[in-house]
Amino acid sequence: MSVVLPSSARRVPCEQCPLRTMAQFRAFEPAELKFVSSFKTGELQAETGATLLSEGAHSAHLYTVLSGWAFRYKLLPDGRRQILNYMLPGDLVGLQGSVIGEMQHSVEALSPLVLCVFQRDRLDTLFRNHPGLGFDITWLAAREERMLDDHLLSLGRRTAIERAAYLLAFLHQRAASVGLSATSRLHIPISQLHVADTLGLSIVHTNKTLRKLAERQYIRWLDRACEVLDVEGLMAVAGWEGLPDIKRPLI
Amino acid sequence: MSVVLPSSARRVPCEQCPLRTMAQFRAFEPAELKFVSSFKTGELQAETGATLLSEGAHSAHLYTVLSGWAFRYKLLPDGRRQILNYMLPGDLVGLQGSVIGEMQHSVEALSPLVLCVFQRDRLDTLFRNHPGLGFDITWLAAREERMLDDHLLSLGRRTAIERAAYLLAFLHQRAASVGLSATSRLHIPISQLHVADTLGLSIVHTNKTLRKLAERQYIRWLDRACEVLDVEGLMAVAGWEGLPDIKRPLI
DNA sequence: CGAGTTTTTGAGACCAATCAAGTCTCGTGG
DNA sequence: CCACGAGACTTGATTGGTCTCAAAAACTCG
Repeated sequence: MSVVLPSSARRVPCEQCPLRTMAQFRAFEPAELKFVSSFKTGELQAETGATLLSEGAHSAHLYTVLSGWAFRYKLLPDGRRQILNYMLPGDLVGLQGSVIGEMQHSVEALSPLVLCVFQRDRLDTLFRNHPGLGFDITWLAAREERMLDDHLLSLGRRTAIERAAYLLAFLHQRAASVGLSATSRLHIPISQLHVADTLGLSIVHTNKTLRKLAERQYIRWLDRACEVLDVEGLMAVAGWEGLPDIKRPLI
Repeated sequence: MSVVLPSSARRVPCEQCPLRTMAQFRAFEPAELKFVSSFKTGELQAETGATLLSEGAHSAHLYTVLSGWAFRYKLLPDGRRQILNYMLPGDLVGLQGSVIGEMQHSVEALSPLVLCVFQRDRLDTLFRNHPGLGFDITWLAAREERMLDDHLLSLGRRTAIERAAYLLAFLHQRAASVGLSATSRLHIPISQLHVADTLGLSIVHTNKTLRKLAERQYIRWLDRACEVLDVEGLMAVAGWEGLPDIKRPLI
């Protein structure tokens, strides 16, 4: 298993953050931006497959994804794995650990990853001096809760093909919302094993299910990646409305 | 479908809140307590089966459960229902709606319910003037996220009997932690249909699964209620460690 | 008492898991 | 340059867990 690289020198100043200019994100007060800039202590790079945070660890850090994909998961004692959600640029990583204490899930990089590193012990200063940012963190926690609600609905009440369609439409939409489709054709960097462990299905059945979606021309499966050809089609199969298009905060 | 009763006169002053004396909850600064007291505008009583909040509604309120049980759920377009989580005394209700805007799930009372009603539009004042309380709300959101993570693991990777054992152990522990077992024998006020819609199983298979747990003397099923006889046994079946025993905030 | 839930049980169908190979690609080392 | 092993994806056969259909029994409430 590959390891996280040591924290490298700071590269991107918050004032010139490439994410902050995107329409998707809420504008900041100058004072807030200045604080966030001081809140950030550096950047961390991780390669594909690196474990960023481990279940049970206490020394959790707080990060925001600057670029790349990651996912978080839990294991059962006998090794069965459940992927809980995915992280894309602009998403907070490690909030549960920072707020409550112990991490109860692990986080792994799905692609080369760059993270902004924050000083967890200054979180109280953030809440004290910048209530707007405190509210933003709550907002992001509520957003995560919503995504989990959707996943729960999917695992509990959707059939295999509906679940698969939902997941791929969901990931496609999230990626598109942070501009990942603008540059080139959007490829979701997951293997079928990731899909299986997200949907609660076996790898074999996942393969047969994805195959059906591919036959209908909704997706195309590449090696360790998925290309969505018809989001509308996927959403129709899943009976999913899509994510609400709301401006969101970026810490 | 029964309806929520009109907001009644205030009964319990926050300074004499029966929950606040429990060891489970974190102590408050006097100033915080005073603010919360002014933040609370009254109480709301709901009868069993009443819908407190509806998916899609914008005029969501913010509540804390004072006594009783509730649950939140989502529906698929064709009516399939997934129960997402349960609410017990001390739990916030309607945070997603208050923070983000639109509710994307509904909330229904499982038993006669008393709620503290808060002024949603003073939430920003709370964050501005009482950063500790702002942090507490984030803490509670992170806690909910954790519970959802556990449920997701359950739906995705546990077998039917493991899921059932996990759910009942989980609910038993939560109820015990807010003192519901102290008075009398603890009865979880849910029907097998609720269990089915929580576990993502059919009602028929749920019945057969619960029957197995009852045969092993882990639970006893009463009419529309479950009595847990052996939590340890349930936890062993589920391979579940139990909830961490941490002091938590009470808004 | 009668109507409507809730719980129970059985039978058959179907969806998804497991078992078992087999192909491809890629990277490594002889 | 080729042999080899590890991952990732495919495919078919078989098994088994869960669903649906159907109906009845138990219980609640008005």
